[in-house]
Amino acid sequence: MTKASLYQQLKQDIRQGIWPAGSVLNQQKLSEYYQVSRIPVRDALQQLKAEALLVMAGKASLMVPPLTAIEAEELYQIRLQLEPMALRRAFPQLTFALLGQAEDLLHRIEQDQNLSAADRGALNWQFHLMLYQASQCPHLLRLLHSLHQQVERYLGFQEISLNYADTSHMEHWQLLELLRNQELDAAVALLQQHIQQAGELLTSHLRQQPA
Amino acid sequence: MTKASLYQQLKQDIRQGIWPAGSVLNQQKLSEYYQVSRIPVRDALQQLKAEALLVMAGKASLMVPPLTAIEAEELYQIRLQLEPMALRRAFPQLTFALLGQAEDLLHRIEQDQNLSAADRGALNWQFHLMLYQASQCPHLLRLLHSLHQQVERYLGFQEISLNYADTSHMEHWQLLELLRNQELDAAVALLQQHIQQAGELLTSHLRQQPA
DNA sequence: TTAAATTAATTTGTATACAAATTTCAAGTG
DNA sequence: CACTTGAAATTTGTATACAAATTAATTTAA
Repeated sequence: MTKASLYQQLKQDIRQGIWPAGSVLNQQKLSEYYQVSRIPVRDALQQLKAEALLVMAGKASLMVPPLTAIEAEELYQIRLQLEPMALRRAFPQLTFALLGQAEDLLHRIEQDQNLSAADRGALNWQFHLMLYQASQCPHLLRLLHSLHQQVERYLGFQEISLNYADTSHMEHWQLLELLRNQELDAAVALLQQHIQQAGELLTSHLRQQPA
Repeated sequence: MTKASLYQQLKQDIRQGIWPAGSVLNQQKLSEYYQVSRIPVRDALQQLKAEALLVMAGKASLMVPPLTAIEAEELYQIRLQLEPMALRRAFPQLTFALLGQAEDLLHRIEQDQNLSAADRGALNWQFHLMLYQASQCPHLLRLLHSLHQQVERYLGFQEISLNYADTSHMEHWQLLELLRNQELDAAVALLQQHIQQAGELLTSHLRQQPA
């Protein structure tokens, strides 16, 4: 367990619910669990705190943030502002090679039958990222990456992905088609609808079964 | 020099050019300079890295990011997307008390004659923040705070603030007036123009005298 | 019984020492 | 002279030990 991978591992374990929302993490517990000293644990915690994947609980202790409908809605609203911007700025630099790579990802999602909700979520994000990366906007990409990590914590609900997976996947194909035809405005409109729809599905689900 | 303040101090010292853009920071140098061991230095560096106030330079070393017109433009574009959203979401919760506090800040800017560019920048941001805070959007406010810290590094140029200070200040008063009159759309339009103008002034200056 | 205050327990923060990695620089090779 | 190669120097990463702070528990007083 090296330093960078401890950060990755801890992040993954938070996503996967090993350290559930609302739980308080302490350095000793984590250092025993991961079989390292507290120093690399501190480094990882510090980074996760700065990314808001952990929040202060009291004066000195860190907590896995609770999942709330209000915050989910906020995260999707922010995505709704930034992702269209990313797509617009990426568009002039989009190549057929890149669109082809994006298409490959969609094929992989279709072919791999038994994907976990997490795996499908990761591939979906890679698809979006493939398009946005052409924007060459380091800060925007960093923010979107961070937002996506936040959102990922909310996507453990099987019900949501089952309901939405097909619609979402189809929209990805449509998005690709519009971009191939250079119909940027239509692509952006579809993307906005895509994000809004996903956000509404999630928040309505959270309001029904809070956490 | 306690832990939290080391982070604050280091951040301030980066802003003020003690560790100039492009310079590589190493832990030992910093621990000697600030008279602490490397552990709290590491904590501060880790946090600053996560906020992109430091970036990797090579495999293991950290650098104060260079200032470029391209990145400045990107930062202002992101603000242009997010700040109107913050204002819109804040608007329903805005009170006369809050608007009054915002006004107090503008008065302070006028009255304090010999403010440094940095101080004026800080007060300007406090004014914006006063309005946005009513939005009650923790993630949005966190992102805006982070973006502002990025932008602050670019505002060391006296020429810019001297040119723009008056216009900017006047627009702040207009913004306040529009909000008092419940003219949200006009206020948002003014805010957008305000940000865009500031961004263009900065980037054009950077293109003339790169860094 | 509740609330405040004090003490004990736990937990975080920091320094030092050492291991592992990276970076630098000089020597060797084509 | 450019380009590898490899060792020396520097720098980062980690463990352990101890100090400082926070959190919890217990006592005391209203």
